[in-house]
Amino acid sequence: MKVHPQEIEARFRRHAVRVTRQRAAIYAALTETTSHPTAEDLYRTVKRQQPLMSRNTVYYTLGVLRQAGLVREVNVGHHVARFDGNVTAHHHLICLGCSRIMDVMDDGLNQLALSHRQARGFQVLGHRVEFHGYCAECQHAQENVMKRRE
Amino acid sequence: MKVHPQEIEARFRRHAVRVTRQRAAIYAALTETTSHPTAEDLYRTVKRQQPLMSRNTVYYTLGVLRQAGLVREVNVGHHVARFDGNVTAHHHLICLGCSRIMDVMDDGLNQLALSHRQARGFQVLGHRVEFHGYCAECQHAQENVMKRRE
DNA sequence: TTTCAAGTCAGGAATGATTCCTACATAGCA
DNA sequence: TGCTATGTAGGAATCATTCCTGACTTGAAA
Ligand SMILES: [Mn+2]
Ligand SMILES: [Mn+2]
Ligand SMILES: [Zn+2]
Ligand SMILES: [Zn+2]
Repeated sequence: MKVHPQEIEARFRRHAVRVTRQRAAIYAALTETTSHPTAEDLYRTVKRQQPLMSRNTVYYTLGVLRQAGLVREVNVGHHVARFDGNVTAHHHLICLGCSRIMDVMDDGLNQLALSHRQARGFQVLGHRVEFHGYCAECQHAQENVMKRRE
Repeated sequence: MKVHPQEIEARFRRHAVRVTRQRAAIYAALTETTSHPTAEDLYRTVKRQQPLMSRNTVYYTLGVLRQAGLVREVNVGHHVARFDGNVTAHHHLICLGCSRIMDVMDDGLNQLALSHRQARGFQVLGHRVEFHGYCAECQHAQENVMKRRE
């Protein structure tokens, strides 16, 4: 969802994040998409407007924004990190075919909790639910493969 | 949980996995522990008995066993992959302090499902729940840090 | 408005988990 | 027992991420 420049600046100041052109661009790019991009994706996107942008700045900024609670990191497997500008409570559907990540908003999932016994002294601060499977497009692709084999 | 050599061999054959000394050792090490070790952990453990063991074999074998459904991969963050020899339905508590991974057995969690509407054409094959927080030991460590600061 | 220190940036080198490559060895089958 | 697909060892390569360093900004104070 598109966030206005002055709103970006306001959020940064509210979270004690210094305002710079680079950070605003990275955060804007991340909040404008629902695709949960990688650092590299963001680097390429932002580099169009700011050709001097370095990968380092993208990684560093994502780290700063994550610590400030303005950005979340979503992990698919152990490989490339994916980022999410939506920090409201939600979970994800992850496609095993194309690695697409889709949002799931569900209060029931947000409220999952463990019994005291199950937690065994563990102090639970949050949780994450991932559903794995195949998105509509990957299912169709799969069907086509099947048909070709017949 | 300790699995006998002939049982390991039986499982491998049942899953059409070729039986080799290396694979048996890797699988034995993984099923004997509840610590969700990394590939490197397993490499070091197994290398004691089989000094020629290579990292490549560990990674390759874990891949084979994973595809066969004998081993699961658990991800903490996007960094090092952790492995689990317990392939029955269960979920995890993950310590943000020491990266310890503890099992959570809970039928309720195993049966989570999405409504048709929420799934939006996505074919869900499975899901994973992670609880994040601090284990008992890391909580104590934290308290000690606090006390030292007083 | 000027000044300054803390914080940030760019670019490149370093790191480290994982994957790739290749020649040799072995499991499983006839 | 011999054949062949597959697995193994060891080392090189890859690639996302982190580290390093010196130059540049930002934000706040004088
Ligand atoms: Mn999301
Ligand atoms: Mn487990
Ligand atoms: Zn897909
Ligand atoms: Zn801990």
